[in-house]
Amino acid sequence: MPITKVNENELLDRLTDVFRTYGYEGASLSKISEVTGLQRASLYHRFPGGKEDMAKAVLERAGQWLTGQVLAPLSEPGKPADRIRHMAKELHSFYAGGKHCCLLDSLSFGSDDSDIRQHVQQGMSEWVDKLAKVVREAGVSSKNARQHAQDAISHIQGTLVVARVMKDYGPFERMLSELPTTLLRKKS
Amino acid sequence: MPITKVNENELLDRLTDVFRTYGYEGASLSKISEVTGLQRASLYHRFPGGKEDMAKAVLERAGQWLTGQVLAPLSEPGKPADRIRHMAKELHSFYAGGKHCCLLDSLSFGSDDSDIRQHVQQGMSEWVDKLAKVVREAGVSSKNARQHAQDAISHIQGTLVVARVMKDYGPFERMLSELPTTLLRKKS
DNA sequence: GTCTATAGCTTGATAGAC
DNA sequence: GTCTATCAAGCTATAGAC
Repeated sequence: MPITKVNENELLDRLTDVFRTYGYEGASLSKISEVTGLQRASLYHRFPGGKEDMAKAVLERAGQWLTGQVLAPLSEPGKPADRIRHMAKELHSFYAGGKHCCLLDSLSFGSDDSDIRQHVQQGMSEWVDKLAKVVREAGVSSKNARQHAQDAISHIQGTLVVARVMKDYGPFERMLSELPTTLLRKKS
Repeated sequence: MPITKVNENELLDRLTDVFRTYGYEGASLSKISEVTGLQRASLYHRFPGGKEDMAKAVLERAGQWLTGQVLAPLSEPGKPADRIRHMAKELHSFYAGGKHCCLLDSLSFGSDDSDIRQHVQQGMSEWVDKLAKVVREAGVSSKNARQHAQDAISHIQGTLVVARVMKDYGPFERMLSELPTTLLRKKS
């Protein structure tokens, strides 16, 4: 008999799935309970702050994943273009080829000053900063680097929206393959 | 004393606002009632199908707006680049400079086979088709035209996500100003 | 750590007066 | 066409046994 019915990682996997599919309001405790196989009270034992705690934990782990898996290749040795291609490959698996949508999108609706919204904003902000840093190191001017990073993240988000709505994963794939070019372009 | 407390247009304006801000699940009847100034029962008098009817009406009108105001300039006489610039101007006002997010995003969460989701998909599908048609007429190959249309709509959606999350409207503005170039590029 | 049971509120929707 | 009043079902959250 295991100490826990579902281990931490698997639990967070399933929570992530519910939140990104249904959004914060749409992710009811009934759905969460069903998907995780844990009863309401068990969920509250693990996340005393309730649904909000769950969403924050999910965001937290996604951020760590992004930093550790997706952005890590950007800091390794090698030609900038190669490193970005490596990142594109990691992004492809992170978003399951476009079939998984982004938590930064699904959790960014609702009241403007909610706690979750602030976490989402911080997450995207870090993403932009880290990406811009690498682009700058590849020789792009500071202002252009930040814009390229913003544009790349915009395009990632947009192709994921199109993928979700149209079930067409072409734009996402195309965007990834063009990332090295668009990110490292010298002139805007 | 007016026959109706709120006229059709204004009512749909406010409904649009609630749905795009909070998403479908987040747009509770309490919020809707508060924002529109109508009680639940009055809303059900106007929309017998309830919340789903409201969302469909909102989507319907947004689609008409897109066709009539945003895409119309694409069919007028003039150089293709000029027509696209005109469209960009209309898009700018349609999305309030990036401050309004897109219903196709906010209403595309939740169960995969919901009625609303199908309406959303149809809306985006029409948008892609109409945009691709004009790009094709401007001399871009059929396959490239469709890809450019998809990419443009992806980038619109993405910059709107970034705008919502970061409250940074730069990427949206930049994307609009680059639309003529990106849409009419001959090679992908 | 997980469960059953339940409190208390909010939800979407309806009935019927004016 | 709008309202007040109400319903059953859903929601988040908690208490307490094992």
